[in-house]
Amino acid sequence: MADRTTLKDVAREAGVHVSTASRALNPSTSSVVNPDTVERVLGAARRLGYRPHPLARGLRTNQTMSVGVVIPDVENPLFGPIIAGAESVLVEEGYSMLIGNADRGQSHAETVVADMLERHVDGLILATVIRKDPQPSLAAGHNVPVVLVNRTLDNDPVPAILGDDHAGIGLAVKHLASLGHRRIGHIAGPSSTSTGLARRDAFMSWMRNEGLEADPEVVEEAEWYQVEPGYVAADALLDRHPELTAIVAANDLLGLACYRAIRARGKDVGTDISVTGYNDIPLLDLMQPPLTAVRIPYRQMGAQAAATLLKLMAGDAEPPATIRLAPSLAVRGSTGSPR
Amino acid sequence: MADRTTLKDVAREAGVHVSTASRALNPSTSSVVNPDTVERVLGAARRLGYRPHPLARGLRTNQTMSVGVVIPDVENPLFGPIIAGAESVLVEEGYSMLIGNADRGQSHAETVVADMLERHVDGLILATVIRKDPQPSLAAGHNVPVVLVNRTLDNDPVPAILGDDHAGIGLAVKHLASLGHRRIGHIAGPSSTSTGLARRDAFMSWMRNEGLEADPEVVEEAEWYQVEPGYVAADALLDRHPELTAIVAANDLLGLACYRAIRARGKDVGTDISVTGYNDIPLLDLMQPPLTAVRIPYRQMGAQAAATLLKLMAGDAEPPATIRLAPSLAVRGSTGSPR
DNA sequence: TACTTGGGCGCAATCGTTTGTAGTATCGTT
DNA sequence: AACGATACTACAAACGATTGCGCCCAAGTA
Repeated sequence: MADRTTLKDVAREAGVHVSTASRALNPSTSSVVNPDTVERVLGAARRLGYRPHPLARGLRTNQTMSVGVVIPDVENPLFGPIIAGAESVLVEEGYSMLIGNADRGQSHAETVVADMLERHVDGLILATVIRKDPQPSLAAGHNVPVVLVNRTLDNDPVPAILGDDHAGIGLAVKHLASLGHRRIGHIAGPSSTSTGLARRDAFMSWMRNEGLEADPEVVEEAEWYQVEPGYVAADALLDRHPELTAIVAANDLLGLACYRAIRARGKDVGTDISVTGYNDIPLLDLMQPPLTAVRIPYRQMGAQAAATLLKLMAGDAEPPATIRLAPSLAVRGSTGSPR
Repeated sequence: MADRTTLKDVAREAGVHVSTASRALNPSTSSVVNPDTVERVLGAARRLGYRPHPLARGLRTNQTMSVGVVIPDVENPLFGPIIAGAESVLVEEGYSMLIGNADRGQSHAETVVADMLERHVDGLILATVIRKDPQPSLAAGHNVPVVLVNRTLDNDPVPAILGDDHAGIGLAVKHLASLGHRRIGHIAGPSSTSTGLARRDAFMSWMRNEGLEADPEVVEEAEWYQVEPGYVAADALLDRHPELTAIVAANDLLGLACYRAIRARGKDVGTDISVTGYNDIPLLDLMQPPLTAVRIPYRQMGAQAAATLLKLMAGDAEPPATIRLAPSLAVRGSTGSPR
């Protein structure tokens, strides 16, 4: 019921041809039609509550006014803010957001992207890429602009919005150093991810920068960004280096895993051994003790990605740049001066 | 580049008219065309990698093969699983998911819904309704089926997929009673939400059921489902009833808030006073002590909502039913026998 | 043989827009 | 008064599919 009012209705109401109505309604072509007529059409449109049919328009203009957002795992709290940030800017420009969940592995992610391309999304935001990934070129084949978020490719000229891992680790290391820590260890993320590598490198670099010993021995890699692998790594690290007074973890969960390893040795988190996390996921402030963590502006990251994508879709052929957003440090109870 | 192969191309390749090709490709009409021809067309389509243009199809059939999902706050970890669950079943049927974030208040939620209707979504999943809400009728005006999820209306015949609050609170109360607790309190959610009310009622009912005293005095309402209001409520409750040995909280954050109030009194969580949460959000197992919580199958909730919506969109005029999914209990360290 | 029946297919309209082109006033110019 | 230029506006063809209708031809019946 309540049959959609079409452009034809507006045209009839305004006493003009539908093509004239179309031009009058479109800001970029309304200059070619008589101002009085424009007024009349606009009035009619308003009176009838006219809304253009997105499908019809899309069919003609080859635009769907929608962008696809592909997420490796919707259930990861990290991606909520990214989605929210992107949505908030896309919605302003009249775009809708198709979200795809690629939680069934890498090949699944590719079919998700393929589906979206088939639906003629005008652009893509990918949070799923691994270091060598065919998806962006897949999209390029369809002339669909792509922006990467959170992770990036090894060396492809695809615009990406990332957290500044170097700066972030710097915040943690400098914070610990300023508290007086000199023996600091690192629980690294898996080296198959760009973040795992970058944070490890940053750690070494900042340690040297602070005049501290940067022995590769004080770094232990967790097999995955989860608590269990983190515990294994922390355990090994503390076995090898019982003299450590602080640990910089590449991820919040890895940081929390350190709690367990530290307590298993009868030591106290924050007083005997300080710990920092990375990402600042929710609820960290309710931990015992609350976990000091590097905070990434994920919401802003999503917004920035959307803004960049909008530019690309508008045809701005600016050189694809990688933007690194500045992190901050949420200081809490898990860090303190060494005994 | 790589110009999309259209139905016309397939028809030419197969040596038939485009209308015949269309019928051959469509399972529901392929019976009227010669099996040999169908085979030929299918072959041509496969060879050319034909994919129907969703916009063109939608324009003609008035279907977009997309459903809108409106969420009050994407950043709430609760909604990740709901989205994931819905997506997993929708994607099977070829539907895409448009997600809308209504984090700027109720009126914003309405414009989000309006936007989606304008885009001609084939159905809507709403997680945003308040007890009296105009959105469903708005959608009904456009003949768009709606399914509610997580929350429901006061008394409108709209299908809804909910957690079974009565059963959930029952799990918590029975668990505590079986541990030997007899003086149990309740931190209720705001009575402006359907869940706040339902859980409070369920608490009273189960207490009586267990033969325990169900004094309205042992219930304290938190102003909102957050830690701070929860702390205020827990504080008041423990002031009034220092004899309580257990607290059932209407929400995980309220449960965690109890930790603080309990410790502020020099007591110990899990031994002196047991606490249960509700929802089972991530990371609860890393708390000190880990929070025992009623677990809602949110992912299944999303999946169920999508399945119901699919039925409605298919025209199954089954009586709109409210489905309540059975919760379970994740028993952890925050509950134990009373001293 | 003529006539009906119906299976299989093509024709063309349609969905609601956008947009290239052609047409028609109106105006100023000579 | 006749002309071209200017400024609007209408016409119609797309976009890529679906679908009611009618045509054609082969098979079945009398």
